[in-house]
Amino acid sequence: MKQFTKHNTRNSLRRIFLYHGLLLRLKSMGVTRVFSYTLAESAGVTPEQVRKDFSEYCIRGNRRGGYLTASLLDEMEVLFRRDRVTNVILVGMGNLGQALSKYGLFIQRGINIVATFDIDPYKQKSRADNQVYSPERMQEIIDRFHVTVAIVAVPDVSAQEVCNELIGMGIRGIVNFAPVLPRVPAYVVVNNVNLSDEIESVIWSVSRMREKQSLFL
Amino acid sequence: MKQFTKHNTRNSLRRIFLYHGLLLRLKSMGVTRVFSYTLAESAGVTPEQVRKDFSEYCIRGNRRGGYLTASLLDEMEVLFRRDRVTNVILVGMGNLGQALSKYGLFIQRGINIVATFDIDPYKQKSRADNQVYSPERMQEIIDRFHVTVAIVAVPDVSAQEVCNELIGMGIRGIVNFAPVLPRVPAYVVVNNVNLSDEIESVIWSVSRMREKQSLFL
DNA sequence: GGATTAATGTGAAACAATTCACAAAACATA
DNA sequence: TATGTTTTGTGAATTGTTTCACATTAATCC
Ligand SMILES: NC(=O)c1ccc[n+]([C@@H]2O[C@H](COP(=O)([O-])OP(=O)(O)OC[C@H]3O[C@@H](n4cnc5c(N)ncnc54)[C@H](O)[C@@H]3O)[C@@H](O)[C@H]2O)c1
Ligand SMILES: NC(=O)c1ccc[n+]([C@@H]2O[C@H](COP(=O)([O-])OP(=O)(O)OC[C@H]3O[C@@H](n4cnc5c(N)ncnc54)[C@H](O)[C@@H]3O)[C@@H](O)[C@H]2O)c1
Repeated sequence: MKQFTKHNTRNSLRRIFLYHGLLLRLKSMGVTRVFSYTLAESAGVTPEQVRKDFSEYCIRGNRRGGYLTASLLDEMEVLFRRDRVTNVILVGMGNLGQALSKYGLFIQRGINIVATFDIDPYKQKSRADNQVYSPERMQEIIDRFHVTVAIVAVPDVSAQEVCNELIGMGIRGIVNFAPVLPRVPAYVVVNNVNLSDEIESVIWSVSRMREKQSLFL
Repeated sequence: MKQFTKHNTRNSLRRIFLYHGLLLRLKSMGVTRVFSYTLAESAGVTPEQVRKDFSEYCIRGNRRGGYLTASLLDEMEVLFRRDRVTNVILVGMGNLGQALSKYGLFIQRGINIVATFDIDPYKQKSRADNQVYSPERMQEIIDRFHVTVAIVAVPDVSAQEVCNELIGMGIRGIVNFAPVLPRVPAYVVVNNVNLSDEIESVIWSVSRMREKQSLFL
């Protein structure tokens, strides 16, 4: 088991995933060799940052030669268990849940949505591409596919309850799209994604920028 | 125009939006008064952090009395131009675009999607609830509704091109869902949301946690 | 092979964010 | 009005992150 030298930070982890995505694209474009400044450029950070991040996860290149795209990807994928696909489940097949479940490129990133759930019987209709289960079958499916990560796309009022149930059934990681922060035990990882906030913060930054600008007119 | 005392940080801005969302919920639950520790609890941060954040944006409460939910919300909404609704457009009506366009609660957060666009003529069919325009009409609609912010939900290969066009038409803020970082001039704000990364980082944190745990077994 | 060049890798320095600690204010109570 | 209590607001200390500066390494070119 590889040991990381230092306490790896939340930020550097985020960026590692960013680099990974960029590398996949670069590879598909036929780029065989990258340099810290290549990645830095596409990722919008400094070259030092890229190297420091790699360093933190014990990923190393060739001095002078940069990094070979393919072997860098290999190394990252082994390191991050991306060498095999991870089964996840998705709870809440409303607007957002359906969009996520139809997204074809998750599998390229090693994310396999093995089953989706909804309490609404109307949504549980089975079509060839898209079987939506009743939550009653959740435990069975979690066990069968060794699922440890779930995506939660239910309304805010149900989110805490759904998270509690999932954790009781063995889920240890949750990506939560409801605009509440679920309370969970310390051994469970939660990532809250709030799309309204993402949009609002841009709106606000733009209006701030305009104000500042108007001072110079 | 209110001046902020210090260089406000990216993180504190994020949290301010988080607090705002939480406050809306608290208010709707009939809570009239909150304390820094109330918010801290729901936001998963320390009370000092909440107060520091407020302090940074010149939001103040009553010593001993905490904050009145309603007036705190008022203050935040005025401060963040949330007192009026902002018109935004949405480009790319695929899986994700459709989910976003159907989301009914954006308007509660002052986000009004005034028009959606797609190059696919099949998606441009007009239904009562959901008119999808051809990109040809973008300039006209941006001008008519004074739109400065756009949501981009097109495939990665089109994202840069779409961003360029939008900026040329006067857009100054972009929420980008494509897994690429568009290159934009300094006067344009971009917020990149990468849903694959969000899921992957949870998968990885869970697998790391399990490894660490297994050392103790 | 030695000099030159172009990259990485990383400790040290600078900067940023968070937590601590406590003074200042507001309210309640007598 | 004095006293005690509660909670805010914030400078100072701490902790975390990024940038800088340069030693180190590998390839290339006389
Ligand atoms: N759609 C968006 O663009 C968007 C934007 C911002 C935030 N969100 C948030 O994401 C979440 C999902 O959004 P949406 O638009 O898909 O909502 P939605 O109402 O369309 O879908 C929610 C689904 O969850 C199901 N559900 C409710 N309780 C459940 C339970 N206990 N177990 C299983 N399924 C349950 C419902 O039947 C419904 O199908 C919400 O919390 C919403 O606030 C969505
Ligand atoms: N759906 C998801 O859950 C999900 C998850 C992660 C990332 N993403 C990313 O979000 C983006 C959208 O995802 P999606 O699943 O909705 O994709 P999609 O392919 O379903 O939809 C993309 C839409 O954009 C339209 N389009 C293409 N070029 C255009 C242009 N120049 N102008 C206007 N419209 C154009 C297409 O006609 C299509 O309707 C993609 O970049 C995708 O990688 C989506």
